[in-house]
Amino acid sequence: MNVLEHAEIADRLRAAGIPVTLQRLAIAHALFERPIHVTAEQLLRQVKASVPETSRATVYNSLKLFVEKGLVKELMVDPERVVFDSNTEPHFHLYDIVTGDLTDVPAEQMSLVGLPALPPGTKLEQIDVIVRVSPQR
Amino acid sequence: MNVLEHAEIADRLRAAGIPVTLQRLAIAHALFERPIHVTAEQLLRQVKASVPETSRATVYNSLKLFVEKGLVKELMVDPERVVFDSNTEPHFHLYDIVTGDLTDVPAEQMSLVGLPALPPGTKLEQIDVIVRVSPQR
DNA sequence: TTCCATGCAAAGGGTTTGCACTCTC
DNA sequence: GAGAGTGCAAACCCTTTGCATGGAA
Repeated sequence: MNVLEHAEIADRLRAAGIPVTLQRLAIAHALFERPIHVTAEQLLRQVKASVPETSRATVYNSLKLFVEKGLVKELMVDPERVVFDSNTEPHFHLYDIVTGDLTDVPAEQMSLVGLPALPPGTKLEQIDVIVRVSPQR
Repeated sequence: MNVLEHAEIADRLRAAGIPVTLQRLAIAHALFERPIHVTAEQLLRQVKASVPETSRATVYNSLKLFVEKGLVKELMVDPERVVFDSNTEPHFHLYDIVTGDLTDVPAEQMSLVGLPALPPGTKLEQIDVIVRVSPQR
């Protein structure tokens, strides 16, 4: 990763009100270089490759922080583990329940019409749409 | 629960190809008396009240079996635990991420338009739509 | 110096597994 | 008697927590 990207990503963290540290920068870089779907464990491995002084706890702490600040979204597609999505634009997902493949659904292929009456005193946080498929036979 | 209900529920299990046992009957009764959203732990407590000789393992085994046979659906609304839905008709959910309240969205309030191109060699299993809300402030 | 971030290892909690026992056919 | 279903407790795995260390303001 080059200096320019570092600066952009650092700014993105600061803009979200997140103090920049070496580990957060490495985690953010892995997440934001391009839109990805990753588990915490995958991210830990990936980040450790460039910044070995990164612990599991820090990855979880940072992810939690990023989610709170709206930089990434949690996807609950698999009961075994949470997947983090670095694309925070509204979009739908296609998930293969056997292979674990997770991809985005092109916006023009599916849309949601209407919004349910929200319970009094609540506000909308997010709408998840997951199309689950499995290999045929 | 009365004899008639027992018979109906037993038939429902047999129709799904599930050999009937005392525990499965009690679990099925708790699930199918009316449409509900429950966790495995809640179900265990509930079933034990009527059939104390029921173990956690049996509840999990039975739920897994029921899911395979299409009698209940797994909902991944919360990373902490899986919620089982005894209403297998297609419908959407409204989930309060703070209180944990989980309700159905009336069909007339929201609908999904279009279906994405499925990856070659895969078949549609299920489409989950979860509207997440939180208490205001 | 004060506070926050981090590393490490242990704890936590939902779910699964191993194994012996029971029941059914 | 063979196979399936069950109970019990331990094992598992992802995630969180406690605590001491280190770094920044």
